[in-house]
Amino acid sequence: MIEALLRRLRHRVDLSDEEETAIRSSFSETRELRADSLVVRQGQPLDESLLLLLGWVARSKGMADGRRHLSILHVAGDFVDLHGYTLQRLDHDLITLSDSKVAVAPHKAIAELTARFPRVGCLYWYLTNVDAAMHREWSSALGTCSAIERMAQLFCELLARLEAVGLADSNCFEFPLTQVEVGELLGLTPVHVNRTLQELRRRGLIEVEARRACLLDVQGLQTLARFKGDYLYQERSRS
Amino acid sequence: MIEALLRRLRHRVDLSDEEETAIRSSFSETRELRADSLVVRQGQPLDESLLLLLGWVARSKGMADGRRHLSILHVAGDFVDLHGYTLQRLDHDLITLSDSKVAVAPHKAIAELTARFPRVGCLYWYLTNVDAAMHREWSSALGTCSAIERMAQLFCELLARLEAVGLADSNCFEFPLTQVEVGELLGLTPVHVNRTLQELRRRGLIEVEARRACLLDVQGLQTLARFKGDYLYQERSRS
DNA sequence: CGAAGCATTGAAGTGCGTCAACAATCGTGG
DNA sequence: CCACGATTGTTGACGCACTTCAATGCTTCG
Repeated sequence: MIEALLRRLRHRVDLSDEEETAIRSSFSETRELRADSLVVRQGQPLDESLLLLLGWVARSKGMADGRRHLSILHVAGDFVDLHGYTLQRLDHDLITLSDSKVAVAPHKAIAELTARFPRVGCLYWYLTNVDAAMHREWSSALGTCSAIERMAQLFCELLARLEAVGLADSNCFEFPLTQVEVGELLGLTPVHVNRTLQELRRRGLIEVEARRACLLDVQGLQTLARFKGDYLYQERSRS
Repeated sequence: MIEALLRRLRHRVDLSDEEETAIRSSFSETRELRADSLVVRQGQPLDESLLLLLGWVARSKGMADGRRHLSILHVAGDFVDLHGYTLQRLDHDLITLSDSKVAVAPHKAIAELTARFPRVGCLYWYLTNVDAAMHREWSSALGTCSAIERMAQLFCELLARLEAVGLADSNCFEFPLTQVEVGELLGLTPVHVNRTLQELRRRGLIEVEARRACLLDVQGLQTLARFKGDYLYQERSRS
């Protein structure tokens, strides 16, 4: 299931067969991970990066007073710590939110891959810059938007990203997060997450049951969140 | 004054004379900019990136309801839109907060530079990943910290970054932002910025006058902000 | 000297947090 | 298959950090 990544890359540019083969063979192995496990610890020296094949992973910043913040959610097709290739360590933990599967790309292999195929290097660089854009977007959202707007934006973003890798089906997708975890993402208490979800439900915008979310009124959610997916950079590259 | 950038890069790795020369000659010209001018507009197609030589620039996201959020501050030595090299447009505006001067690097020149010197490519990639880390840090801060903690963190971060490029002098530095702008950074109203600044002053932690800030008790500020500069990745690269 | 921008202060409102229960669901072992 | 504890979700009452509105003083500069 490296397909999800390749699908995203091919959507951005055309990949030659050689490039695609080289990308595939830059991964050395795959690993299965249990839900709620620590994948990479903050500060740990890194010599490999992980591509998420299945499941949900988050970047988690421990806030010293015990609280924590989830700065981004990752789904299949996302490199969860490609930035570790240049940074050599992370300023956050990586944790699984569900049972997951990752493919391992040794940094040595990434170095060879990007040296041999500069265009792939540029694509990988692009991927980390899209992560940066998501962080930027969420810092603005946390700085300026109300709870209900942020929550609407969360679901709008997830729908757009999951559609891009074929994991959404008629505006519905698997959603394994607890309300506590949603709170850690949006900077809200679990109590307020609960009330805000109820308000979205009451307005007929969304349905979140067991481990599944359905966006009943995508248009309405996007209006509420003032969502335009421009920060996801899903369009094709020019040139 | 490309020196500020070179100083940062050399602090991270050793640069060969060839690499340094190539970096220097990748800039085609310099431009002077007035305070409060729009440098790059959101969505505009890009074919060059700008290195800030002098002054203050911010990335600004317009929030559609008229409000805006400044997602990051840039000082001399920062590439303000290097991410535009791979993204080809920006999801935010770039605006000057003071009279400024930038050096222009055409994307074509960056492509040649990084193709010829992959290590420089990796360094430039690293620079954008540090920007991403700052966005990540601030999204966590905005999601979890109180007004006074965020403001303390702002000044701790600026001191660390300005020291790295020689623009701080015994815990003091030029600080041209208005309280409105600080509010747009920290997600606060100008009124509350004012009161929070007063509280920091009252506690003897900081002095912010006309266009200058002095951190009177760096230790105290860092404790208050729980600041550890790890997300700035200012340490030397291993290998 | 007047206007415009910026800083400061007070009073009142509110979105979200905190605290404290209780209900529902789930996984596990007997 | 049921019993059990643990996790997750739900609800209510109350408090506070920050906002909002509104006014006033202080700079700065043409």
